[in-house]
Amino acid sequence: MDTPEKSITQIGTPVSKLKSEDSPVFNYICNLSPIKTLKSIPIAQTLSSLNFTSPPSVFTSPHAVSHKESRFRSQINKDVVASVGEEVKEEALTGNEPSQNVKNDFSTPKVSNDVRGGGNGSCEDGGMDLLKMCDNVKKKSDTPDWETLIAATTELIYGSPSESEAFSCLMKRRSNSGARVRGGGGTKSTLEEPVSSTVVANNETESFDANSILHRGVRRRCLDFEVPGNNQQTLGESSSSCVVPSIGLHLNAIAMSSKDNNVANEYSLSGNIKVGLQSSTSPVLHSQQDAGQAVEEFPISSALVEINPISAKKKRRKSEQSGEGEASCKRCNCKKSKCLKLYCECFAAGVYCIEPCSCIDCFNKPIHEDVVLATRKQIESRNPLAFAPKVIRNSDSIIEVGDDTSKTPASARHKRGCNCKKSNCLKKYCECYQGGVGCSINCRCEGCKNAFGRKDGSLFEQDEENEVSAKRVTAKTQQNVELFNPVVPPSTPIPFRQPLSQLPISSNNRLLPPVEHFHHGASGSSSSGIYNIRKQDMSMVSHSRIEIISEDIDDDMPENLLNHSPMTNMKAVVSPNRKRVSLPHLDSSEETPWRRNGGRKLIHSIPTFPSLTPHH
DNA sequence: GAGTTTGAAACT
DNA sequence: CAGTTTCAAACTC
Repeated sequence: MDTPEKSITQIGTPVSKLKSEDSPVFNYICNLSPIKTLKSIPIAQTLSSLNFTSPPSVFTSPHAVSHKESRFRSQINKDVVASVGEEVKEEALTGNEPSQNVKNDFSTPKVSNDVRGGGNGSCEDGGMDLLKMCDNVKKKSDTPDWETLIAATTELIYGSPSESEAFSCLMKRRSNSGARVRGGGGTKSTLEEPVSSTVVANNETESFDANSILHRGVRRRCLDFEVPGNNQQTLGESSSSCVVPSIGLHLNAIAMSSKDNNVANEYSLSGNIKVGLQSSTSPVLHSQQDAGQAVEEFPISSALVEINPISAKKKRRKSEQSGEGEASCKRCNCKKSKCLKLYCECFAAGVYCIEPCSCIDCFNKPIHEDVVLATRKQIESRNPLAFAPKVIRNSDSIIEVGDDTSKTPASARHKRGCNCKKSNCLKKYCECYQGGVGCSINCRCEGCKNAFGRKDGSLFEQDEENEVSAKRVTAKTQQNVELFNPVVPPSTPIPFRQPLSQLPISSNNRLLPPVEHFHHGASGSSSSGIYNIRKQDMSMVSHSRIEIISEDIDDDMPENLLNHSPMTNMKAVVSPNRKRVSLPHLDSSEETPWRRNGGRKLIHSIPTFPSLTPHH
């Protein structure tokens, strides 16, 4: 990433002050803006602290994804600034106040780190002011600079005037709704870094992150395209939101960001992006229906849930009972592991524990970043793949699970294979089953009857299926299946790095089920968390699975994402015609599920923390 | 909600 | 590597 310092410097540094103070524009702005100069300094500090403070290594995934994104942002920032900012820099940036405002403005659209940093408190005002200023400028002043600047910036980001306009509207809405902009949200920072405790603390407030917006803007197209219907989900409201998907960092980071806003959402699901904004922005925007749908389809990251801790808990419980929630959050319930072992779903997924968790003596928190990282390293030293997605696509899989992939319906397989003795691989005790993938030769299971594919390689043939279905696919089984969906990893996180274009768009729109599940982001560690899930071609579809590119994981996808909820898979599988992809949704969910399989929940999908060690 | 079951993770 | 223990999720009642 570009050194954040630079950006900070730009933002925070009074460098421009000298000039700006003299500038008429500056004066004008000062008059308009309620913001006091005093804030600037603190803000800068905040930013630096928030954004640049040592990124939690844990979350910072070694994966390129984060970097990519960050780079991307930086680039955007630079570009924007360069192209648009010249004048602004001189005029706007100069004054402390103005500079802040300007920064915010830029950042918002651009996604600058500054914005995020600004987040704490200052951002709010700054963001709001900025918008207002823009309006004022347009109305009151003749200087076309602002307008141009803004327009250029937004357009640059969104790619089209219409979008930029939408963006502007969105911003306004936010401001109107009183949404607060939180600094914590640095997109990148957020993602990469474990959310700072401070940031987390702010959960309760709806945060609005300029960055998130930006992200959305950037990804938006994909998202929209992918998940048209989901856009409106409300993050905060959807229990499922848990999905946190955090990645890139920690899923939590995502979550944080999500809280912050939307970042999480975006990452987790492309579809969520909008939702995130809205939700985060203001519930008002979302209809409950939408929210509900969203929830079902896309589990929101727990992080998101955090936004409204109380409700989140309630939702969670409900969801848990209903099965729906599961997907949303990983909330762990660790009592002895301190959430520093793979037993802990959150830890395994590379996310920090958040409020919804019921863990005791939890160390998997940003404040214990060092411990988390150290532990993570230790675990990885023991098993480099410990945090790698558990479910991988065979063909690509870095780790070759087995040859059988071709044999089984699903291209994806559990990296290590299960060792089930009593569950017949028909319950979620089985990681393969939980991950929605068939057992492979790597499995040492006994009496395998995995609905997704048996160890012996027998596909789910219709006959078999029938048999199985007759035996297993009982109502309970179905329930289980449904439960799978929940996955949600988490967090999402996942998505962070996914190239927008690459986001799995499920044709269905859902794609993201995995994303949802991502519970982040699966492991994304944060990593990255970006999982590239893509639907394979129809051939894949035939299997009704989605391939997860494990390779990608390194780059982008949070494994979690990859793991989709088996549920979807289940459905597909269950159907007599397995080969046929019943719904796009299913497809997406199908194999990939990046869902969190965590312990019992497959976390696989989510690449948890950024793996410290190279996956291969 | 408490207790049991299960299998992964951790330990030896 | 194998056996055992620990752990927390999944499941059952």
